[in-house]
Amino acid sequence: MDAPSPSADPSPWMPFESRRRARDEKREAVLRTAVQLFLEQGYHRVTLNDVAERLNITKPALYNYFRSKDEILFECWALGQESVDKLIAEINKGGGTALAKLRKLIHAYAEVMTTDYGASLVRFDPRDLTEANRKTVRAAKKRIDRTFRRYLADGVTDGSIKPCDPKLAAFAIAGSLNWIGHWYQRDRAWSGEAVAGQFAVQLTEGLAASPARKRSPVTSKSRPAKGGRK
Amino acid sequence: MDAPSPSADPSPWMPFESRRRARDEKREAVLRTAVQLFLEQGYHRVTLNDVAERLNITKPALYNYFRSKDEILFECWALGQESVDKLIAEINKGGGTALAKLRKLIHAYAEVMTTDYGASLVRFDPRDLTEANRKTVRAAKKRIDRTFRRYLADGVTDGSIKPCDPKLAAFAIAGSLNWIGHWYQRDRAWSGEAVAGQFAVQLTEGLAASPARKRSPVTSKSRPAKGGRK
Amino acid sequence: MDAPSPSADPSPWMPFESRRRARDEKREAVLRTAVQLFLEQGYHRVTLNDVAERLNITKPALYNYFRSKDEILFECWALGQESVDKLIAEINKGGGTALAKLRKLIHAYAEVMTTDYGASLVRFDPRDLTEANRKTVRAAKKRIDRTFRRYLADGVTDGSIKPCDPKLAAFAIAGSLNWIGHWYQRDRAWSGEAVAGQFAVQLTEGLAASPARKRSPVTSKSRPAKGGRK
Amino acid sequence: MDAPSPSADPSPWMPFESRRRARDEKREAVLRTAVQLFLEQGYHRVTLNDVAERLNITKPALYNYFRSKDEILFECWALGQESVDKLIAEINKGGGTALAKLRKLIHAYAEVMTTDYGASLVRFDPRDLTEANRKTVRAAKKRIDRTFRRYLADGVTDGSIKPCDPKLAAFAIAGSLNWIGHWYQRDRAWSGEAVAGQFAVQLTEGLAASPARKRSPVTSKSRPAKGGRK
DNA sequence: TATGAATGAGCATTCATTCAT
DNA sequence: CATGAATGAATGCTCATTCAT
Repeated sequence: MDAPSPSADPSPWMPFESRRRARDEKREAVLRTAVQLFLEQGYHRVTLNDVAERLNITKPALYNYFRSKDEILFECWALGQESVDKLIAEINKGGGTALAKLRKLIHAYAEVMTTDYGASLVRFDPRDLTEANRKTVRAAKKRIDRTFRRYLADGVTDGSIKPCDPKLAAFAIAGSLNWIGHWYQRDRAWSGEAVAGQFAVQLTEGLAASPARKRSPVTSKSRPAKGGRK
Repeated sequence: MDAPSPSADPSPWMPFESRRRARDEKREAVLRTAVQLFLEQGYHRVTLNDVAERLNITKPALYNYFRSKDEILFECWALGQESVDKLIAEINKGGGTALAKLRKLIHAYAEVMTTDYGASLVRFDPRDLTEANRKTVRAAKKRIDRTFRRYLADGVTDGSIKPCDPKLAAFAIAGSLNWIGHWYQRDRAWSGEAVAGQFAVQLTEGLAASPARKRSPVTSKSRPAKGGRK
Repeated sequence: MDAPSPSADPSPWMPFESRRRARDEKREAVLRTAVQLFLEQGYHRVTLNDVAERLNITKPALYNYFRSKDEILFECWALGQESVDKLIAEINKGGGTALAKLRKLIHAYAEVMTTDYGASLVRFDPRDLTEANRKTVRAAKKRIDRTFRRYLADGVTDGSIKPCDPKLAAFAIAGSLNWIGHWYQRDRAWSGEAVAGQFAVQLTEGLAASPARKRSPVTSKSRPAKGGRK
Repeated sequence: MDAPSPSADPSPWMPFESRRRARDEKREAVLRTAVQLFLEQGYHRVTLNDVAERLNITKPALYNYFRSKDEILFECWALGQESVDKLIAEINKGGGTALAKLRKLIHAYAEVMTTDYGASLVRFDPRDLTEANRKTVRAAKKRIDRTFRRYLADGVTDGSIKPCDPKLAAFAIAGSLNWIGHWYQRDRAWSGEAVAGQFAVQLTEGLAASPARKRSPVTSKSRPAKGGRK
């Protein structure tokens, strides 16, 4: 790793490939440390010295991997966003009613929110980014929002969801989920999976169009064996 | 309410204007300006100069009314909290089932969230405050949280609300509501009242114990042993 | 009531008290308070607010009596200097050998040093004054210094004092005396008079021209009229 | 010694000069500059900018070597104190009568007082330091004071010094010496060594117990019951 | 005479960023 | 690659002083 141990320092001229890998690993280590500190103390209260110190390197060394503090912030955010994008893509690929998809989305999104990178999606302030990156963030947020709204609208159309205002409903659901990123850090009474399961049920309970459906497909899906507290 | 338009919100220091207003009015004017700027740009990006400039005074003049920047922040927060405390007190005084109370709480709280001071309750970072004030904030947040949970637990007891984990349900509801403070600023498609009305319905839709339904599929899943108030 | 001894040093602005006192009395009260604070905390750490507060008035009110903070400082100094000037004049008017005069000077000067205004002569920094006042201070210091040197030189001439470098001897004596202004505040084991008596003896012990004289006529003469121990 | 002339005291940051000097040298250079400025103009009138400017660096660069302005002040003081501690240790190690030791102490101490760091011992105001450092200063001052008193008391015991109140005598001697720190800066008519020599003689002239004299007129006057240490 | 309010000037300190080594 | 050193820009806060009332 980045430890200065002499034995771990075989040759300054490692093969190109492994050097690149080492570099990426260090980049990740920086992000891991940074995201933790940013969440713990808040972006503005964390100095690059704090980050460097925790990594046993010096401040300017960080500039080998990132061009600026806000780029670090952005990359943290990007890692979280990546998870969300992947998860949306996956759900979109899959089948099921709009309600089923929504449940999956809620479940997966909630779980992301219990991770550091996930929390950074809602805990970081885009105004700390450059205009360019801020635009990227805005676009991504819009994407997520549209996904929620689409599922809701589709659900109303395909009859799996009771008529409602998709925009407001999306806000309500997203709000519940995003809020996880704020309270989960300090209150780890449940596993991320458990929270996700609960929210998937709870947030869609009021949405399901009752008359048409007897069985709830999600119930059987919510992996009770895995993260459940038994 | 506090319209963002500067012309609609004249500073008591408007040059060549009556400077005779009461001290408290000026204090309030500072807070009004500060809360707007803090929400617009974020506490750390707003300098006291920015605040002063918008009020047509100079930076040190602010120190006639507040002892420090973080005290301004705290007072903004306190005004929002005051609204919430009042609203909770009122609802507690009134009657009705726990579900009815919860609906009222959601409605009123949602509406507060659409105001500047209300939004500051969830948009400001308590870590920017002194330890003493931070403690006050923490206590207040706890108070709100407990109120939500109590209504939920009481509802389960009095039969107006379906069995659920009050803690998680409270998080879900509070999340939806708190999130309003984040998106409402930029998206004023609805009036605060309209949002409140919608949320009051939507967030309780899934909670109401429908007398028709005897078995609740969720019940078996909601860990009755863990977080339940018994 | 933050005043150390309100009854002993009553402010002429004591609320609900007669506010009709003469202007000069108030001026003096300001100086009395100021000199205490300046000595206690140091000129730069004392704000005019501190001074005003202790007098139960407001900061700008001070400007009715003084034009600036450094003028207050200067006036404090001036009061001390006045004492010294008077005392020198008196001694000069009197008779006796140079050694006798020197003893009188030491005695009187030492006693002044144990007072607040006296201490301000050596505890205040002339660089805090305006150039004009600083010049006055410099002149006065020179005057004092010359007096010491003259007595010493005269003593060498008239045979009452052993040959010595008057300049250095003056520095030595003045140093001992001035230093009183630094330690006496905190260490009031002796009365000012007692200190003065001791120093008058001690500082001249090594100076008296021993061979010519068996008994020291000054000893019995030392201040028969003034601060005598009776 | 440390001449004020800039050419005689080159900054390690002299532009286009060797910047290779060791960190400690730079630290010292800061202190050298700072102590001069502090003595010249007074601590409160010297800004860190002034210090930095004279060193051809910028203000924040100072923070590479010191954590705060008052730390610089303290380190200046500490260097002076170090000299004094060393000198006391040396004298304590040596032999001789108490009077001889006292003379050595006076001589050495006087010489220290003619240096910048020495003068800072008596010209700087401990109230400008943090509480922790202030405590250190107080302790050191006490140490010096006790040394003077001890030599005096021992001298009285071993017969080398005439009976006297050690506390007051110590004050008188220390006052003369400390005062050097105030006047020597501006009046360099003598070398430090010359001053020291003169003072060593002058200040002990009156103390030596002349074997010829049996009765000491002072004895009856010096209240042996009051301040005496035994 | 006294004051509340305001201000201008100043200062220590922080920190992201750069650069020579 | 890594670092020690340096910096520019910024910012919160203080305080003597002024002024309208």
